[in-house]
Amino acid sequence: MQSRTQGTFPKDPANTYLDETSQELKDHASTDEHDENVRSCQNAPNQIVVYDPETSDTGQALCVHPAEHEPLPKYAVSNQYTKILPSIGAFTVQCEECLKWRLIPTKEKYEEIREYIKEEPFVCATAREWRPNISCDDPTDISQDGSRVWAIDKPSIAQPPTGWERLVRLRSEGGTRFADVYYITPTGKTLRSTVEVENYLLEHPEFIRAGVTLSQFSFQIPKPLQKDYVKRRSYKKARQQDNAVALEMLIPHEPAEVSPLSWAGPTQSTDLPIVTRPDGSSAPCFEAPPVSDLVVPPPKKRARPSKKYTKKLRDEPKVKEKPQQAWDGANEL
DNA sequence: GCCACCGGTGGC
DNA sequence: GCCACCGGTGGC
Repeated sequence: MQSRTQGTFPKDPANTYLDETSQELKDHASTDEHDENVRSCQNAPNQIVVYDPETSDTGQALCVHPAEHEPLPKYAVSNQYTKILPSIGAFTVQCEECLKWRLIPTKEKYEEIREYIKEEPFVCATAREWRPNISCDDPTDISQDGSRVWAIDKPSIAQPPTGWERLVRLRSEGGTRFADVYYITPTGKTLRSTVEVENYLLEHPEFIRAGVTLSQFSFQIPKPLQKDYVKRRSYKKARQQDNAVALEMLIPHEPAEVSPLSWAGPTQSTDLPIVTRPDGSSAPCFEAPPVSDLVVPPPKKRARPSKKYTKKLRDEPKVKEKPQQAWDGANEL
């Protein structure tokens, strides 16, 4: 069983960003640095960034009291595997008004904000739910300083059904994919695709009766801002991708259209603590994301079933046009 | 034997 | 070209 690591802040004394009063940030960052931090965020409106606490074994507390905020995490170690993998370190959202980043205390709160961010844009005042005194006048909680991997998350992803958990697992750098999304059922089963969710629900109609629908599931993964995080498939494709990225960087989209979320994890495949002032010589250093990178297409309605599963489902009640029809409907996005 | 992680690719 | 999907497999 995988560890449930997301949702609370880990302990990491090396981090200097997460601090309710921001005093620590002030102590560690010069005015110039802070200004730079703010500037770097101003190119990335309305994002959510995530960090993953690997030390949390419960991680399910809903709102962490402000006083319980812990420093940002160091690199996480992947469960029982000896191989060290990146993992989400924290959750943060960008204020629509001041463009500063505000850390979100739990994954659950983050998922709630993410689901409705288009309808209810995040502002610093929103964070008063867990930080009563926060305002746009406070320094940013975190900045894109090159010490972490940043990735764009998708907006409007439904919160998982009650009792279910949505896991995002980062893959190691240089792989063919950036991350995987899994859903953990209330019974502990791991589902890794819409098809598997579909079949699980067919096999467990009690969830359907309880109102669980396919529209509550999304396997969309965030995109890393570090564009070479994922291995290219071929030289030709790599060139094509480079061109595409460059083009996007040169043609920003309208910020008004942007309501993306983003997510960050550490950059290095080590268990080194997060460096708040990287010299940039060894670790990849990231600039502020181009505005265009923050434009996230609306989530696809659903994945198409594979032929294999479609065939398998033929023995089930015929649902050719909309295989999920049995339980889909009211919650259709 | 289990399963987390990864690569490959069919299909859009 | 992208990505949803799933089979393979190495570490445990």
